[in-house]
Amino acid sequence: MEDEVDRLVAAWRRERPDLDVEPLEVLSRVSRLARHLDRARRIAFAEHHLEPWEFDVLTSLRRAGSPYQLSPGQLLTQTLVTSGTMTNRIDRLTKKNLVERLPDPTDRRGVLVRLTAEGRDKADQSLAGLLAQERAILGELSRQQRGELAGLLRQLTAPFDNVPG
Amino acid sequence: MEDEVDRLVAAWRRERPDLDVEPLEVLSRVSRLARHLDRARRIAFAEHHLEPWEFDVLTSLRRAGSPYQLSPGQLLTQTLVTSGTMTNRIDRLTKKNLVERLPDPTDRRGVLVRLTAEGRDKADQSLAGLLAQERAILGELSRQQRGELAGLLRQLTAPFDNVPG
DNA sequence: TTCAAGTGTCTTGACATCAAGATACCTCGG
DNA sequence: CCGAGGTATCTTGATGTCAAGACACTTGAA
Repeated sequence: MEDEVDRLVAAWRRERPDLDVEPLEVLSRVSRLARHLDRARRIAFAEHHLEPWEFDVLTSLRRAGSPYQLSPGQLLTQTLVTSGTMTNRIDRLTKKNLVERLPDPTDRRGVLVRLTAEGRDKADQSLAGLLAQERAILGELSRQQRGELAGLLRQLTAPFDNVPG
Repeated sequence: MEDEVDRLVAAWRRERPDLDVEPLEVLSRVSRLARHLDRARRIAFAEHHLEPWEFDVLTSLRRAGSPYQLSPGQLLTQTLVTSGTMTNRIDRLTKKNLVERLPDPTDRRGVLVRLTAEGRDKADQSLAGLLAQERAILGELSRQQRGELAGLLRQLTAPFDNVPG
């Protein structure tokens, strides 16, 4: 089955036969698929009155384990947003009583963000929904193919996740 | 090499051993890698005073081939943004003299967006830069692995690219 | 021919994000 | 103990995106 990237690559080979556009076969698909996933997540979460960005923060805290708290800095590395964005997210989640801010007892510069009981419930409910949706999307692939895909993707993400940048 | 998704999955298996979180091995990596790629592209394009969204529009028109014009609707399916966003993008690119708007001779509702000579140059220059960066990122993988990865990703993107949605 | 439904683009208003920089605090060598 | 450099978080201002709906035009069935 052809996809939009096949058409895109064919167009470049016609227009710029001097260039080797093979990298696009992988990375354009990654970018486009991520956008499709964002859309699908937004629609699915809307049933729970939850935005994707809320899900990202709440589940990061949820999987930290009891007492469900992380510093804003730790949340940054998990969600890949800037610090200003995270400050804003925490503000809004606090207003909705899904998280609360506590002073870090070991560092007076620091803050700890903790899930409320309500926030924990939202995280648990929405995770199940997300997994159901993702299973449907991955239905195209066999178990073995999913494993191969995960392994290949890990080789690309690991360098980003393991350097200062 | 371990990545952030390995840690994320391990955390869920500890916190929610009742759930099968295997789908995250693939799709969380796709989302996170896309965010890393966005960041890297933004930095790389900044040298050419170009924003990623500008690149997306200009190159869509460039690879359409002479006379380098598409309707806003066609640009939507290529860039996966909403129509309001595309109107705004075309406005800004027009102000910078990179594209121009023409009436569609066959449909009075319609518009054609055409690349200017300057826009075409920008597209050609920045594409070469993007490919160089992407080749560096993909350096982790052998030629065969890149082929496998592209094929597996195509199976996931094709359903999105070939339905009305 | 006519008009109801469909289509393509644009407008509006709310909002999330980012980059850059400010502020307060910590750390560690001397 | 001091101070310089590093770190954690927040503030600010600009900007890009989205959802929803308005508007003009096209299409096709009667």
